[in-house]
Amino acid sequence: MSNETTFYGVKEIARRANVSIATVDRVIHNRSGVSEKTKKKINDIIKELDYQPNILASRLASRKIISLAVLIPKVSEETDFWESPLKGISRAETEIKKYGVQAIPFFFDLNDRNSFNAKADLILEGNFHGVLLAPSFVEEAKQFTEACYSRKIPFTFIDSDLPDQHNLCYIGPHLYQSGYVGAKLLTYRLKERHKVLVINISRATDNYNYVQIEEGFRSYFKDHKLPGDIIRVDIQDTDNLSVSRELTKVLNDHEGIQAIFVTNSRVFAVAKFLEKSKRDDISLIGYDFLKENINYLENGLIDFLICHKPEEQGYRGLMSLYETLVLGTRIEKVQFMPIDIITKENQAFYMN
Amino acid sequence: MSNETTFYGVKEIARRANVSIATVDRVIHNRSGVSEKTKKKINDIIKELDYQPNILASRLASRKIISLAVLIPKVSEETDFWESPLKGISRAETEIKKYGVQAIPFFFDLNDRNSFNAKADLILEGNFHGVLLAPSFVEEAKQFTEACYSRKIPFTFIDSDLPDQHNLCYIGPHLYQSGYVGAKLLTYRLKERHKVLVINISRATDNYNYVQIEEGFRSYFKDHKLPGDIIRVDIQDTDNLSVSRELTKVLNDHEGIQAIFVTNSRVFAVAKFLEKSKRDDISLIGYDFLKENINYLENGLIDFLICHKPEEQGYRGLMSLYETLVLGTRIEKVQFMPIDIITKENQAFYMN
DNA sequence: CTCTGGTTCGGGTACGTACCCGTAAATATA
DNA sequence: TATATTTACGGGTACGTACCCGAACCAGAG
Repeated sequence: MSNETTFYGVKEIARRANVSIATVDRVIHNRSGVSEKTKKKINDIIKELDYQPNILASRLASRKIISLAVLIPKVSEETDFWESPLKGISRAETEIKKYGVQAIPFFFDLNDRNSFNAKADLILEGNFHGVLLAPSFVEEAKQFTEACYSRKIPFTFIDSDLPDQHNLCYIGPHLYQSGYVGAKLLTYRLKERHKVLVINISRATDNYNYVQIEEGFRSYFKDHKLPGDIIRVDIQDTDNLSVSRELTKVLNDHEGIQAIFVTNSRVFAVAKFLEKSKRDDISLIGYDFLKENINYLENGLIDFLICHKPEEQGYRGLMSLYETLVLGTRIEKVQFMPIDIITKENQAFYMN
Repeated sequence: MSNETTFYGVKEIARRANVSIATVDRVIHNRSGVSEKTKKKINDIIKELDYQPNILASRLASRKIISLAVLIPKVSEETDFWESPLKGISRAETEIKKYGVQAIPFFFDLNDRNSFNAKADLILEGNFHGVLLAPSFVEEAKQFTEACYSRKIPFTFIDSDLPDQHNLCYIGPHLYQSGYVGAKLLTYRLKERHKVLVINISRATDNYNYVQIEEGFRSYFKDHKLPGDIIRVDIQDTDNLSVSRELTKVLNDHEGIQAIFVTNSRVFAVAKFLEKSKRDDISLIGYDFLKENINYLENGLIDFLICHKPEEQGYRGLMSLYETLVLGTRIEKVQFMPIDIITKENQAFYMN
């Protein structure tokens, strides 16, 4: 701490190179109008002095505003999960607004691929300096980010990753391992043979997220050679009635189910069903720190929630663009969020 | 997001008040030399415009360096827990160094109250603008912080709290609830009557932290009316041999112990003992994300670790002083850290 | 030779705030 | 009334960088 190094500025560079400040400035921002010779001379001095621009002065002098676009699902009745990332994004924005950065949100419908495309086109027209997006629709997102790449607009993924793209970074969970943790918790107190149920409640059953999670979940059983059955159910209609109907059926068909794992935040729907049908003998685990889920955690119907810090994802996502565009910092390309375990007892202190 | 509000500066205030910028400046920093009348006029305008000073310009123009003192235990052979807060503090420092803030660390010995006093005196002589400290010794810390208070030096507590002091804020765990969570995890798969062991490994057995944790731990059993025994052992000598001797004795005296709860980070010492004596039938829970603990988590001897984000504590602690002294932000007086649950499966992604 | 156009560069002002220095007015002191 | 002291305020410069505006210079065309 407090290593006393003197900071040199453009003035010193100009002095040493026998040129004006303006010329140094031109080199730093590689604008035109500088001969190769002086350019080299100045660059050498910059390296020698390990010049670090003063962001304060830089942002103060530059009156231009940096605009960042945010492309995420809208908060629907279906799930208010996306409230959290948005909150984090807002927090980041207020923090960097004073440096002349603004963020413009674009919301798409998770049940409508076209809405994604429409908003993406709007962003491309908008001449933004950077983009933060949730690549929920794989093909559409790839197309969009390729357009960004060719326009040299940096972009960051949150919530789920698209490997091998030209993204600045990915900030989100390691989904496979998250499912793995879910399996561990689910089986932690199951003694002999188990009989567990995996439920996917979503219109889009082919969603990349769920596939990854379930893979991790099943791997745990394989790795630990746990004997027993894993039953699997897809529920495409997300209303309470449909969920109730499907669950009744499944629990009738398969007797002796001891535990249920829900692959997303709609675990509260299952909790509601278990509450009504008075099945408090079944352990229940699901995702995300939503109010409804917390309620069922409180009254014991949900045993554990797993959460990946959605607010932090939004915050960091926007900051990653700020750090790149304004500060010029190097960013870690993959930043996995922790796989947080939430129980009735520690939920009051959770940081989303 | 992006609510377009025009920012007004001192210049505009000066214009409206029919005074010079210098006078406005005097009012803002309530320096002397302004008549009550103009002072009021300017203050009214400041309120009306909801004036927010431009930190960039402010820190740029002010060449004075703000010095913060950090008073925490030194990293000893006994425990390298304090590495993490220090890391967080360093991270915060590099982040705010560009705004002319520096942090000077002072380390005391957890086994020597006098070393705390000595360093505290050094800090008082040093004319610092703010102090971040871990009040490990209650009486000594009270005396020190009172001196800070009378000198109007703001100070923040981390790791443990001293209620009713004039501290800026406390950033750390809710110890009672943390013990409560420990009990939950410990008993989660114990079916019938339990027989559990609580171990406190530390020279200072009267430490405020441990007392609080144990209280929470025991409350869980009371609240859930769990039948069974809680055995308690104090181990004052922290070397492996002593730990081994004490544990052998206790496990002989009390047969059928199913689980052990260690109230601090020295749980690895217990794990080592269990490993040697091949007692993998006993569940083990303890504190903190230390390398040694993680190793035992990996090979299954430790079931859960509880952790309170020590690095984050250090980071936030220093930032709280920065936010107060530089930004003039209001700070939450009590900021509880989450009670994180770490297992073999999610440890790779934990954020300390 | 002059004229044009491009290249290369420096002077100077601005960003919003901090603070030194000087001065006019008000008040106290002789 | 003359002088000293205090009070209240304004002018102006500096912080480090961005960028506009023009100037000097050079090459080639006429």
